[in-house]
Amino acid sequence: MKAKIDALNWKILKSLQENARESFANIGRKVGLTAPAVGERVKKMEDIGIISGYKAVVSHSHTGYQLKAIITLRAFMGKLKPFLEAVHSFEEVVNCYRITGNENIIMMVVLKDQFHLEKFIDKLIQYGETRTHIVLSDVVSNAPIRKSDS
Amino acid sequence: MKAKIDALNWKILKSLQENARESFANIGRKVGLTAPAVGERVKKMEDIGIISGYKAVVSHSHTGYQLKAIITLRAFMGKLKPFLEAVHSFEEVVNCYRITGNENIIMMVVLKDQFHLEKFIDKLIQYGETRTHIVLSDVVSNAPIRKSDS
DNA sequence: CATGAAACTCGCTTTCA
DNA sequence: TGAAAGCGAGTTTCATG
Repeated sequence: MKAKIDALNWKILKSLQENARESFANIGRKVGLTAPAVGERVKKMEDIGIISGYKAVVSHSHTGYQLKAIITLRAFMGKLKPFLEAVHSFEEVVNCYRITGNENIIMMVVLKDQFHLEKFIDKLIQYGETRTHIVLSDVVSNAPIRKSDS
Repeated sequence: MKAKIDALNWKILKSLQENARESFANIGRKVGLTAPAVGERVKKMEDIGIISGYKAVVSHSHTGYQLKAIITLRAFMGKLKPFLEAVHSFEEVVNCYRITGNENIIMMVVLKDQFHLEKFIDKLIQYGETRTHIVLSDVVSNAPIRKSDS
C-alpha cells in the first residue's frame, strides 16, 4: 500500500498530471534525468499502482451535456444492490460513491437539459428517494494530487 | 458550444479516455485511419475544446490519502467569496462545486486519516456549517463520456 | 513519404548497503 | 559483493511537415 515517493517522482507525477502526453524526454529535461530513466520510474509507478492510468479529459459541455447535477439517493430496503449493479450502465453517471449518513449514495451526473434530468430522476425513483442539486459552477475539478507536506 | 462529433471521433475519444498515452498510430490501427489523420482530428478536437487535456490518474490510497469524504458547506453571510478563493489552496480538495439548495458548496476531499479529517473540518468552520459523509467505496470513478444515444 | 524526434533495449558504470 | 539506478548508444517506432 504505502510507497515512498521521492522528490523526483513527485516532479514526474506533477508533470504527468498536468499533461499525460508529455514525452519522457521533455519530463527528463525538466527534472534532470534522461528519457530512459524517466521511463523506468514511470513504469515502476504504474506497476506499484501509484499511477493507475492516463485519461483524456473530455468537456461535458462540448459533447452535449450542458447540465450537471449532484444527486443523493436513500435506497429502499433491498434496492441498494440492484442499484449498484445498474448504475454502471447509466451513461449520465460520472462519479458515484457509497457514503455514510442518511443517504447511502451520492453521484455526479451530466445531462443534456432539464427534460433529460427529469427522465433520469424518474429512472432512479424505483431504487429510493432522491435529492437533487444543480451544479452552478465548477470551483475545483479533479485537482492533482500533490506532495503531502507531512 | 455544440460540435458535431462523428463516429470516428467518438472512437478516438473512447481510446484516449481509456489510455491517453496511446500513440496515434495505434489508435489509427483500431479505427482504420493513418497516424497523421488521427493526429489532425485530435488536434482539432483540442482546439475546439472537446478535449481539454490529458491527466495521469494518481491513486489516492497509494499516495497516503486513505480516507475520502464528501463535505457540504452552508456558507455564512459574506463568507462564500473568501471560501471560493481559499479552496484552491486546500490540497485535500479534489472536486468542489457550487450547487443549488440549502448547502451552497459540495466538495470531495482526500485525507490521510481521521485526525487529518478533523483538522480539515476545523479549517472549514470559519466559512460556514459543514456536513461530512465518509466515502465507503467508489462505485463509479470518472466514467468516460460516451456517445449520447440521442 | 521523408525527416527528425522519441521510445525501448541493452550493456556499462556508479553507488550504497 | 549484490541490488538498484542512471547513462549512452543503437534500433524501431512515431509525429509532423
